[in-house]
Amino acid sequence: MITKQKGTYDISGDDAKKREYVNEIIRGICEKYNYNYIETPVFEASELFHRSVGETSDVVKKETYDFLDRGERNLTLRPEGTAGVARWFIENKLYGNMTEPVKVFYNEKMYRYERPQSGRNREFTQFGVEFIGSDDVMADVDVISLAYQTYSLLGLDTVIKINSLGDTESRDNYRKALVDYLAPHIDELCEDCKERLNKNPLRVLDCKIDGDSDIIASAPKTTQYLNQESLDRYNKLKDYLDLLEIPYEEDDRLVRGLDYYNHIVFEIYADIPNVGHLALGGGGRYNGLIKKLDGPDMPAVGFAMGYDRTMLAIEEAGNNIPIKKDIDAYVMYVSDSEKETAAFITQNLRLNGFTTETDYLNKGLKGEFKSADRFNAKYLVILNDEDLAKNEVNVKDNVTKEEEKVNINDLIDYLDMHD
RNA sequence: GCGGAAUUGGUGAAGUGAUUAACACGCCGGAUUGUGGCUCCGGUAUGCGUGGGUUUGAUUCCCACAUUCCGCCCCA
Repeated sequence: MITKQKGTYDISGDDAKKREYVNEIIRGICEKYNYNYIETPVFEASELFHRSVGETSDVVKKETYDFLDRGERNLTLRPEGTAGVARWFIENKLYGNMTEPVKVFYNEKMYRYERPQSGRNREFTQFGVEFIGSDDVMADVDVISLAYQTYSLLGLDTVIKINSLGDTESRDNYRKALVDYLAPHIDELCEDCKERLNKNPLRVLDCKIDGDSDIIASAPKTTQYLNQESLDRYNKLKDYLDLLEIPYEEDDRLVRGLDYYNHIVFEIYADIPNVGHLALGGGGRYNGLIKKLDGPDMPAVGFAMGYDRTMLAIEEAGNNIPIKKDIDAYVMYVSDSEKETAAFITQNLRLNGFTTETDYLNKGLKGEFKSADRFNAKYLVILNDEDLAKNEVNVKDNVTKEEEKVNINDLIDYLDMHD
């Protein structure tokens, strides 16, 4: 038997219906905020991700699906959505005649070669938005507001953690200060953190073991190293969030894994029973990225939501996603002549807006009743030759069990009236 | 990349080195020959993740692999 590949999954049945519902929420809110839907390719030149996400990040070093195609091209399945959008923006020279910022959203499959575990797979979905062409805090607010309202519409109570990494100068100064501070304490750190100090010092702040230690608590803060411009911008963001009544927590230890972020970064958390404090998404400003990819110096900000873990959160929080499980009508027949009429009536009901099923297995009446119940049919349309001779069918309300004979030509009107 | 646990039918599962692999749900058939849902009766794994090995004999023991779940790294 051929089994599915590690870290992939099929989505069907109720799960698929729930996703359709969530997709509609996403589509609806993006429409209100005026973000346009975009699809970019699943695979891109490997170099795109290496340059954007950062050569040193583990996402690129050991988590990408890289392969050579038959033309010997180095390709990579996208591990995140921003790089593809940036490439699209640059390749189509959208900066050439930009009278308005470019606002797009995607909701697509991403791929990372990771060991699957709770809320994490190799193939996963991210919903995200990118706002390109404004360096104003108004744009940051736009993105954070959309993110917050999306979770809110999904019935999740979230907290937004925000921080500022500052511009490149601030960020570099901070990184240096942190390493200088931690180096003398290296023996007091956990094994993992000793490693992190070399590879990715900012992540020491996130350590589960040392995170609460005095050493980390009194470590330098990102905000202490912001230059005036960066600080002003950060304060302005908080003013706007207050104004819009979007709850947030400042977290000066919040740093993000991908290299391209600067200034505002944020992550969105929810407290989920049985799971704990779960990060559902995050984002930030990435002013240098488009230039780094051979485009113009173009400011941008974005957000991405981990779709699968958001579904998990909705599930665990006990939120009910409405699923349409019932059908409007089930057409029942036995004889061949009834069957022909059944085919006709079934099509006719469908074309008039009724979700309709019928029997495809020649079950006989008893089995058809069972099927109708399985489908949760509201009405049973029961045919028999005797009534058909008079151009009539039996319509049985499957809740009240009341049954009436209805002329075939009046069937649609009859169901409309009772609907 | 590292570590731990698991894998029995459509589903939930019990179980054993050797006669027909419990039980329950579901499904199918019948009692009820074209108006069901209750009840009763009967049927429903030539098989115990896949491939090897040990053995007179393996679903049970051993090895490898696959997938799932949990944790680490990493990320979100």
